[in-house]
Amino acid sequence: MSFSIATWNINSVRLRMPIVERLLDEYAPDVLCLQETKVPDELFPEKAFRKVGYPYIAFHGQKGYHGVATVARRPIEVVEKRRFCDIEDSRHLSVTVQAGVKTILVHNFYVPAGGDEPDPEINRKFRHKLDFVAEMNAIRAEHGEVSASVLVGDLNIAPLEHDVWSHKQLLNVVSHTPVETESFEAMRRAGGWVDLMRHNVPSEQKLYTWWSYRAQDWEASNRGRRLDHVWSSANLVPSFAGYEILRAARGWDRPSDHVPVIARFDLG
DNA sequence: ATGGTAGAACATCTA
Repeated sequence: MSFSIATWNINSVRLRMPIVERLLDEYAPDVLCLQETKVPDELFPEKAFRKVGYPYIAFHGQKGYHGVATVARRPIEVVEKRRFCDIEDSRHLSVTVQAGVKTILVHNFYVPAGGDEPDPEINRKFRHKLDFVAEMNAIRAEHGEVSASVLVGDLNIAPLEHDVWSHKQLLNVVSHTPVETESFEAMRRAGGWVDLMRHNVPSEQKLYTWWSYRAQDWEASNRGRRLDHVWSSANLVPSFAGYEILRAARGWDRPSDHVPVIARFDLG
């Protein structure tokens, strides 16, 4: 059987419902993980999701900022809403879903952006980001005969040279500084996670999932970064059937600055 | 080196 999962930072789920519905209608992922929902749980637009065939909904939101939600066409069970760095921010949600013979544990993350100044001594937001990534070392790619793990989300770090439009020009820009990219890759490997978007993609190929709102013409300047990620436990790699970065969604009406990434698996 | 946009919520914070 086929299983697909999408991740998308939508920068306000309520404002973005029209294009979220477009994604679900055109691509029909089994599971959609959203970040920056910017809505408290009691105001989450559950009805709109139910109406378009996504009645299974889990959220971890708060007023105004951050917030993650995972919606699905088939049942999901909430496992955890983990708190990081002893701060009440809503930045994590894990659920399980059945896919073929396997139970998949799906982590949905929204890692702190980290502010502008890449010095943890001066900028508490950057300190928070580094601490958050360090704490993510505890999130392991649990797997067994009939279980596997997936970790998706806006991780706000572009780890490789060609995950940004200019490696040299972004070395001192938050999201691509060596202290971030090195601890990020170390954390990923320590957890046993496979970076599926780079699996079978040459390291010199540019990959972006985010284009700033501040560009006059995002498409012409194309100064993108790969901030959104899809990771899995190693035992899912043989079932991995490819993925798509929906670049066109950056040009949809009232877009998010991030685009969806959809990964597919063929599971027995 | 600077400033540019977007959203929540209604002054600023966050990104």
